Amino acid sequence: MTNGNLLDKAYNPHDVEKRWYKFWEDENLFAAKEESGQRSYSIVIPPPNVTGVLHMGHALNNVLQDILCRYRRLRGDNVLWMPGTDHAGIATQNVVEKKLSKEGTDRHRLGREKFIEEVWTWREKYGSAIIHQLKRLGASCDWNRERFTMDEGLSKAVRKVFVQLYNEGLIYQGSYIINWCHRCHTALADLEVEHEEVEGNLYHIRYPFPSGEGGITVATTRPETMLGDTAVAVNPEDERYAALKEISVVLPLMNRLIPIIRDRYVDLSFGTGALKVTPAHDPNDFEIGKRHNLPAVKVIGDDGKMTEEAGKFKGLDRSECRKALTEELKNAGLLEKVIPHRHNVGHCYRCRTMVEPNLSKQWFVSVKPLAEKAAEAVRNGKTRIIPDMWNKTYFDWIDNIRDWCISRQIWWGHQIPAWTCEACGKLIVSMETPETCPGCGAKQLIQESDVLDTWFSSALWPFSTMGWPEDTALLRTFYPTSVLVTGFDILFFWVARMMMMGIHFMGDVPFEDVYVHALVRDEEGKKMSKSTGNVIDPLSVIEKYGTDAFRFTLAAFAAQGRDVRMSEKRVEGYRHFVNKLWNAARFALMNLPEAGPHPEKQTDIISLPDRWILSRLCKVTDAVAQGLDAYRFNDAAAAVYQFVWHEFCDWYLEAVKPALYGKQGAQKQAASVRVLERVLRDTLILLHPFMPFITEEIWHKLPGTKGSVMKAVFPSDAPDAATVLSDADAESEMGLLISVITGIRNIRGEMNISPSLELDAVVQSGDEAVRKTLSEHRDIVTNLARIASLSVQVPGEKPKAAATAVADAVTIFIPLEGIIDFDREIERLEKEILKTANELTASSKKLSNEDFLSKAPADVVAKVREKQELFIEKRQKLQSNLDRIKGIELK
RNA sequence: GGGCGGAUAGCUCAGCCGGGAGAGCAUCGGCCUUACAAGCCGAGGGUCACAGGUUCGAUCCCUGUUCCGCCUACCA
Repeated sequence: MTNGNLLDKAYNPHDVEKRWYKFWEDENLFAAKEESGQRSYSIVIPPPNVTGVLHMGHALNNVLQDILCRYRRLRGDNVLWMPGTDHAGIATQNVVEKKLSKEGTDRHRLGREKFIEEVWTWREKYGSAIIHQLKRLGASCDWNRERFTMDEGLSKAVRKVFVQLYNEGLIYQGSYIINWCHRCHTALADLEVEHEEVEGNLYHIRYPFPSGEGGITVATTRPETMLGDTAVAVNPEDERYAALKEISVVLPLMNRLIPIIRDRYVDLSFGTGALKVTPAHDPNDFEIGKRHNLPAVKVIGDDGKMTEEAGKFKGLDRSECRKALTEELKNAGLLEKVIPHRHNVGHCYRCRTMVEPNLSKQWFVSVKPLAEKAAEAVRNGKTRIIPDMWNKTYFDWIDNIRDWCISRQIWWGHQIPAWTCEACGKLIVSMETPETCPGCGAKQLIQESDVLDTWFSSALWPFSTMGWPEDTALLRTFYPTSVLVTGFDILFFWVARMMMMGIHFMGDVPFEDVYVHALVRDEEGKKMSKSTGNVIDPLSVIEKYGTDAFRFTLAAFAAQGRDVRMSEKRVEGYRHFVNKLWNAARFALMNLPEAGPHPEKQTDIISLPDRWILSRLCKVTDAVAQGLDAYRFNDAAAAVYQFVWHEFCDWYLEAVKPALYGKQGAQKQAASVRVLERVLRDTLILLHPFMPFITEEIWHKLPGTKGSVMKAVFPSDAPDAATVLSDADAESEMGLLISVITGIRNIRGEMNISPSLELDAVVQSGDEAVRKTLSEHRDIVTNLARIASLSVQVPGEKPKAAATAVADAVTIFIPLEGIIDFDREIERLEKEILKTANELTASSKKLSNEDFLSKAPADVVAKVREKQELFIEKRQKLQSNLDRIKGIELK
């Protein structure tokens, strides 16, 4: 009769996870259809670095995407989740260079071509590590479509975009101040510089007048740059310098005459009001220099050492130079003072080295025209950013955007498709490698050695991965993508740039929604970092607690706009939930016929708990759908958690046991078997997006199911969904039983009565419907409250020496002749009365307030009135019970 | 400098359109009730950061303050 498919006593995730992941891949269940009659749903993965190993941020990011993808599949969508990695130019080059250095060589000795080969070899070996790790999370990406930003197709897209933007005048080359990292030996975009406050000094240096008498004192945090000064600037409104007759000063140590200029940029209130101008080493000075036609003298070289122009300081490292130079100034009596000064200094986001603003010839994208459209698309709702507080951040940045430096002086990346003719100097930008110079026909063409910023190729990700620039079926089916799921840390780096490129090249936004999730922090709210030593490795968590528990934890804590604080303890809690589900299934399987439930029969009598749980299932299904549709993962997770544990397990399974055991006849048993199976089956579907492994495992054990749970239909869309109906009567009747049972349990608990002691209970109610419900479901109450008998009465004579409780319109009596502890019962009732009285004062206060009565909406007033009456009645009953107990005790 | 977010039970956090303060964990008491001790039953615990304001009514809306966290910025 019962099912032979019994489960182990505890859930063991390890082999289950491996088995089902392989099954899904073998069955091709993650595959998107290029064309289908279904609704399309697509997500492109934020490509992790090839050098990356999975951290908590990836885990959260990908689990949320997987939840969405699995959910949409259950809703019947044709889902594409496009996976891949990016080539992480600087980071990868650094890693491989480190490896070479260990081997006693370096990239220059290898040469460019050999070095690139080395990187590819490295990638073959280690580059897929993170992909395997994503699989451990259960990620249901369409792996057959995995992409890499350096793939041929994607590289072609990069070249096409570069050439087109160049031809449109949106890419230009020029000498500007850029951020230079001496360690990575490359230019960086403004975004790639991280500002950090450091303790520095403000050096006050006097620049004498040519006459030798007097001078102007300037203040600087980087004294070594003075060697490249080409002017001193003061504000034209500055009265201190208004009467100044001198037109130049002598640059100390260099003995060069430099002009005194007047520029509104200079801040009157800072330092001495005089600014040294170094156009080659400061972005503002560069601008001032342009305005005043000043020469730019580069004194710090790309290698971090002082150049020829630095005179006798040539060849010194910049920090050595600072030391030597300030020493000399001091000796010359020109260093007036040095005061400590906190200020922000830029650091390379890849290697933390201090970056140097440096004049350099680079390639730039003129982003303003692109950015305007990207801003507009969010303003007019074409793309929604969720939660919307990020809109402001997005606009702040994109509305104030500056040109994007896209060239990098490294080798690993997309080499810029530009060539210079050695003969005539002509610049050729072209998709294909040119054979001859179109200008002079010469064959000596030299390709630009710089490569493009990695983000330049990532910006094309939503369409380059789908085959662009070809017109592919994939693009037609899945572009624009449905949602981008990402952390806010790359909102500018990546999201904004994808918006710009998508709109420009596809004529449409790259995604309808952008869901910005939080950062994962440690349990104290600190950012996880290797140096702090507070990182939790997601894989070790999975190893210890199972993927499903881990995933559910992430979902449950992924509230919008809030960081996720991760600790193993929390995962442990949700492992208990996984196990709870497991055991509920185990129980079900013990009670379901092997062949599955019989089909519905007219003669089946569906019981109150059956109707109730179906109604609850209906509600929780809605809640999960609403939660996921609105990216409220925590709401969805909480709803299903509450349902499974506290409704299905705590109440339904307990209430339905007698029927399942056949104690109420074959008809009720058949109905309950059917409902039990149905509810468990739907629950598995609801939980599947969160906990794919255990749900698949149970699904396969459950009689009556076939194939993968991934092919199931989300309950509310299922063809037989009509049988799961919201049922207000069932909910209120069951609610009554629950409060009566809880009342009895409360008495037992508070009175410290052993559960083994068989009690009788009497309930009295003036409401006939209430009495009817209680009588009809007497067995449920006796079972769940563990009492021997339940007598349902109209209010009348009250049992003597009884403990009492009031539940809704019911007074509960537990006769405790001989064992009642009067003091304890009096204390209990007084506590209850106090609670009720407190509620009562709150509502009385409102009802005695004229303003409330006249101004509050009628339904609110009615509600308070109703509540008031209920509390009055409850208090009366409690009070009379208390009086009786006191009377009995006195005797 | 500009901006954003947070402050709710011992801890971590929910709380949507203003109308009875919730969950999980932890704590305390009682249970080996044959799906689950990774469990079951029950209980205690909060001036919703502070000060004003709007409102009949504020955890929620407005203003200010304090304390955290983050983002951004070309004051040398």
